Amino acid sequence: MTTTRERIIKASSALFMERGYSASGLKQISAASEAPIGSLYHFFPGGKEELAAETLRESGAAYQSLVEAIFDSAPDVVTGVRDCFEGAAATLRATDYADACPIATVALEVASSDDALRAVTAATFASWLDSCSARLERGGMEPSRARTLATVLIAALEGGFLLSRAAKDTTAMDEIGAVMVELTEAAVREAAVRARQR
Amino acid sequence: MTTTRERIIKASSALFMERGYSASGLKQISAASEAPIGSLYHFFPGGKEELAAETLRESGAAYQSLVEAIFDSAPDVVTGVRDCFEGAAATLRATDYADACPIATVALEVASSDDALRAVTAATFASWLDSCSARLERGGMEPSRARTLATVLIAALEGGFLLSRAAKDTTAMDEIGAVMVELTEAAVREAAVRARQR
DNA sequence: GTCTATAGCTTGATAGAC
DNA sequence: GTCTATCAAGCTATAGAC
Repeated sequence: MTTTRERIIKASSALFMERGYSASGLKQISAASEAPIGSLYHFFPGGKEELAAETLRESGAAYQSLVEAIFDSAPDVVTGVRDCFEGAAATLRATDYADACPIATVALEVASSDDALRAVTAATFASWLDSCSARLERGGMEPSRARTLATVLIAALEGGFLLSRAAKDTTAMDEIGAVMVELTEAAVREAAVRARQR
Repeated sequence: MTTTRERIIKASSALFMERGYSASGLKQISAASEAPIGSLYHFFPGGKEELAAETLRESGAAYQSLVEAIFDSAPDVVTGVRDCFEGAAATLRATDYADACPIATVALEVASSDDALRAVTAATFASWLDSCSARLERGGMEPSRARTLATVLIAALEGGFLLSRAAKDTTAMDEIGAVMVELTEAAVREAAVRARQR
């Protein structure tokens, strides 16, 4: 059973992903979630900004869980990276390029104009970075190397979403994913050499 | 001497970069450019969408020229890549994280909701890709390899803008730039080996 | 070409019945 | 908690004087 609150978050997440923060009106969110405006203000007394903050937090965490599930069901980190990029490309194609990063559009919109929401996006990206970094370390990489590679992987995924959505074509995401797989392979090899020397 | 039209484009470019398309009202653009609303509709009879299309085209081309100038004044492609990422990070810090990619925010906003503007962003990214790819080929890379690396470099730069603006910290851009330099070095080495074998 | 006034609509937010 | 009616303010766009 889905609560009214859940429907509101889900609807605003979908709209934020598709058109961003400013273009998503509360009336549209109300209509899409089949919840009256009053309920919206009941659950989020702080209005649009509070709703957005909560949506960013929850959809960011949900996306992290999704990617972790894909990554963790792979036999090794290289396969995990490949599966994540291939999954992102497949999802783009399957949803007519609507289903991408749940927070990137809003993050760019608010970065210079709404510091409270900017901080929420920063915290979400930091959490993704920790999660990705920890998984690369499990693959044998040194912590600082894992962190740098994780930063590159997330940036590349975001850049891939941007280029592929603009082009309505996943060629960019496909090529970026292939290079990220190579990069991860090289880091794993390097880690193995280090381990042998120890 | 700057024309009214130029001032309008410049003002809307700055606002689009900072807050995106939907949050930038024509009144704000009018005020920032010190041009009355009437002039706005005189130069762009198609209204906000036409102004946005022209702004994306011109600011996208200007940014391409800027990056080309940095890249072309470097002694080799590896240094060129390094200079571009370091320049992007320095500009972010110098402008309090406002001056980043002139089209990315709008590109994400309109990707699923305004096909005319989406096509303009796609064409701009395609032009950047051609420009970057041609320069990597000059460094000796095979065309298909150059194209893939160019795609990764642009995506990484965009991802770096996103993460660094959200964090108000260029650590992400710095680390991403360093990895892109390594990646370019490897591609140059590979190209040199290929050339020797020929 | 420049500028002002305003129409017509949509927005975020609130009040109050139920 | 749910829902509707409504407000003030903002928006894009247009008309028309100069």
